[in-house]
Amino acid sequence: MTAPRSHRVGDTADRILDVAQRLVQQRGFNGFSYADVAEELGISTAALHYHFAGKAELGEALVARYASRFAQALEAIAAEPLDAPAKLERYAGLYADVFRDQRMCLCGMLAAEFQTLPDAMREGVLRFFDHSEAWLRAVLEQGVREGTVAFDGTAIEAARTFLAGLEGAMLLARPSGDIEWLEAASRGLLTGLTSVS
Amino acid sequence: MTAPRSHRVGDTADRILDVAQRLVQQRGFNGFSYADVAEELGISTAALHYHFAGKAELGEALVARYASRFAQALEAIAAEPLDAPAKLERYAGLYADVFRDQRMCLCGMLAAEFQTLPDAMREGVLRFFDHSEAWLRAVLEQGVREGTVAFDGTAIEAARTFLAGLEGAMLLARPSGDIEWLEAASRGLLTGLTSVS
DNA sequence: GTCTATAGGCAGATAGAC
DNA sequence: GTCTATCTGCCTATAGAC
Repeated sequence: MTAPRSHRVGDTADRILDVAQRLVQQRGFNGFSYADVAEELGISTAALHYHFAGKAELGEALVARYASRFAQALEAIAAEPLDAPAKLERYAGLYADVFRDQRMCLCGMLAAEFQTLPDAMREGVLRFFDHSEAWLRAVLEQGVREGTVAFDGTAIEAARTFLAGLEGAMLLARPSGDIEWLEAASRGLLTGLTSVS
Repeated sequence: MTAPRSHRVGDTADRILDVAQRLVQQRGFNGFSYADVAEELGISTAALHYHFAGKAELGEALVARYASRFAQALEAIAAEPLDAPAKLERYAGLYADVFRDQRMCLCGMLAAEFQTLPDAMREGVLRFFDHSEAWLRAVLEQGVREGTVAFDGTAIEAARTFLAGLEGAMLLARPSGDIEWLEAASRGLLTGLTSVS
């Protein structure tokens, strides 16, 4: 049901989002400009303003698209017949994929700049993390039922600890660029949730 | 041996660093300007340039002072007759103190913006995390000897997991401003290192 | 040490032609 | 949809007086 586009993969708005997303993930929302995006695409900044009224609207669209794609990936994992530890590993794998592209999680980056963001972007970032927490909590509760996962405190607290651990590992591993750094942290977080069995 | 200063606590350079540090911790290095600092202190931006040649030099000084103070705090904890879990709790308490001021760890914030930082700042940030890792590794090794701590993999990996978990928890808890969020994550990380006993 | 004044550049954004 | 041209404002930084 997607409209056919014989002449190019992705229209201009999509390509703007692609470039802007990479720049935000690598440099932050306050670390890139319309001129950066325009130059890379070989168009003018005025053309960008045609597709996105301002930087705030572009930012909103970035968060919305990122959250939507991430939610899709989580649904796909949830649908597979895996035990909880395997699902958590898959979840951590999503982060490793982003890291291999030498990027930070878009919303992790925006969390750092939270105080400087337009309201609509803030709300999108909060929704992203709420959704991730809810998904992880459900998986952890599955693990408790299966007997494959154990933790002190509530499932939502354990979900947040796991999520925070992954975001923090991306943050700290990126300067060194060492994927093994991130994967070791993923294993450590998982071990903390499973070694009690 | 500190020079006496009857007329004021902290000279101008110190007060510039105080304001700039808070702004970086709350808004990021790319999210504040010389004008912000000058206005808050009631001086001109030209006066700032007298004390710090440019924003890069100010940034360097910020990282150096922060790392020095943090190292002092770690030495104080190391000197106390505590078991490893208690030292880790104290370490986590340092992060809670920063968070209560509604700030991010300075170097955690700078890690997000790493790709946009001047070289000298990058090196300072890397040294900060290397030092933290080394300190945590030593505490974890103490814990293994005591039998109070256990983990899979190497001590340096466990140290990184713990550090990343705290930085990530600060990052994600700050939008909501909920200190309990951070403290729950601290407990969760500690439990992951001690529940195996 | 701090000021006023200002340079020079880049930011986000708009008008209007094509 | 994309362009050129331009606006306004903010940024870092400097010159030179006091």
